[in-house]
Amino acid sequence: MVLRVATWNVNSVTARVDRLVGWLGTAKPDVLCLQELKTTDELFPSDRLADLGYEAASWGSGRWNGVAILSRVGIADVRRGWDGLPAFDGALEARALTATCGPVRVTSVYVPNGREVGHAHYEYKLAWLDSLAQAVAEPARAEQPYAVLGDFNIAPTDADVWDVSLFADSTHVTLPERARLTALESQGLAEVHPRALKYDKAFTYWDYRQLGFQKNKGMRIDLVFGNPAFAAAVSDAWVDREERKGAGASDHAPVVVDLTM
DNA sequence: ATGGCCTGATCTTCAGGA
Repeated sequence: MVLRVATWNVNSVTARVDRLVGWLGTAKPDVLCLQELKTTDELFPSDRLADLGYEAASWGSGRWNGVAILSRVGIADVRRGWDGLPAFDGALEARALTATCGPVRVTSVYVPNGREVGHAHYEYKLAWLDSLAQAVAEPARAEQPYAVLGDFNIAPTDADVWDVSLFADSTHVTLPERARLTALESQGLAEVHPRALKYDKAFTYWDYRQLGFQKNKGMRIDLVFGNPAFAAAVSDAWVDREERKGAGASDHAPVVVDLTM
């Protein structure tokens, strides 16, 4: 069987619900991790997703953040965050949700942005990623296929931004951030590298401003890290840049991974 | 000319995004 797993930062599930429904109908993922819901669990559009055969678990908190997992192969053992999840300004944020969907276990993550190097939010981002590395230690070693996927707000290499010279001293490309991705690999996770469906870079984000998408001034910051059982099952992966086109698009495109198992 | 957008809430102005 082929199991299709995907991740997508929708930049408001409320504003994006029609596009989300349309994309589910054409891409037909079995499991979809969402980020930046920007709504509450009460207002999460569970009914419209149920009409399409998807069960959903969400952790929303209103205006900012929010993560969800959609599945049409069952959803169980849902967990919000993990022990030791850091808070920001004294509040735990809705940035990580884990669930078992059929044969796989997945964690949907929305890693803090960091705002500026040296900002308290940047230190929070690094601490948050340190706690993630601890949280994945056990599932990384498990027999069950496991992946952590979502918006990491980090470009793994200089080639993962359209022009690295514009990123001097800015977040998303710094050595401490990239070291946190290496730390995930040290725990036994391997990055799944998606194909680009156009051009040579598999960018996943393009700014709304300055015709970023049209000029392909993008970044690859939506990432997938799988344990050995997950990585061994990957038969294909790509960025669905078609979904970034047209009016009412999110500024991120979905990343799709096919598993043959 | 050194910008240009989008979202939801504090709601005609702002914070945050990356």
